Amino acid sequence: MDFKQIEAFVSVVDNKSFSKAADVCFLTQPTISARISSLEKELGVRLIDRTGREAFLTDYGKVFYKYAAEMLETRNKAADSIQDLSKEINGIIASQIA
Amino acid sequence: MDFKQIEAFVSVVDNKSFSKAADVCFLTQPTISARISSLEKELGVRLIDRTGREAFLTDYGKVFYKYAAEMLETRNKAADSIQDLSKEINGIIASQIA
DNA sequence: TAAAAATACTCCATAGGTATTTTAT
DNA sequence: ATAAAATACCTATGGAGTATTTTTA
Repeated sequence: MDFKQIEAFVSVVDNKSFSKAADVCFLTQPTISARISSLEKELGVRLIDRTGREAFLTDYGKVFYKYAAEMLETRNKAADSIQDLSKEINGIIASQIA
Repeated sequence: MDFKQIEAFVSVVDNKSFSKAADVCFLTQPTISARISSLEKELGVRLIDRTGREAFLTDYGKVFYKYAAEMLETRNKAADSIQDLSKEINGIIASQIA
C-alpha cells in the first residue's frame, strides 16, 4: 500500500472518473488505472466498479475509503506539525542571534 | 512521504540502531540509511540524531513518531477490515452455492 | 458512435544491493 | 580498534508516459 495509490483512489472516487482524476492529479489516465489496479491487486478485492460511465465504489471500496481519507489526513497533519515546529525553532534561533 | 520510509523510521527508533533495524526489516543498513535520509530531506529536518553509538530522536523526530505510528496502524486496520469483509462475503457466497 | 477504461509497449528514474570509507567511542 | 552509519557505484525493477484497443451506454 502506497500514498500514491491512495491519492489516486480518493481522487477517482471524488471525481467519479479515472480520466477526470488524472487531470486533477496532473497524471495520465493509464497511470491512474495502474495505481488503482495495483492497489486492488494488493488488497485482493475490487474497490471501484467501472462498468458504466460513472466509476463508483464497491462495498470494499466504501470500507477502504474512510481509512484512505484518514491516512492522507494524518500524513498532512504530520507534515504541517513538522513545518510549524521548524518555524518555531528557527524563530528562537533568530532571536538568539539578534 | 512513503510507508517504506515510515516503517524504516519506526524500526530505527524502536531498535535504536540503523543496522538492527535493517536486520529486523530484512534489509541492508544502507537501504535503511537511504530511507531515513530521503524522509528527512523531504521534511527538511533531521528526525534522528546518530552521533554516538545509539540512534535517538530529535525534537522533530518525537513529533513525527506519533503520526508515523498512527499511519502504520491505520494502514494495517484498513487491510484487516478488507480481509474481514472478504471472508464474510466469501462465506455468504459459499452458503448460497450449498 | 463516442466516452471512458484497459492494454501494450517503451524508457527512464529510483530503489536496493555490495563494497568501501568515514566517523566516533 | 571497533562498531555503526555514510557514501559510491551498479543493476534491475517498476512507474509513468504515448499510442492503441476494447468496452459499454
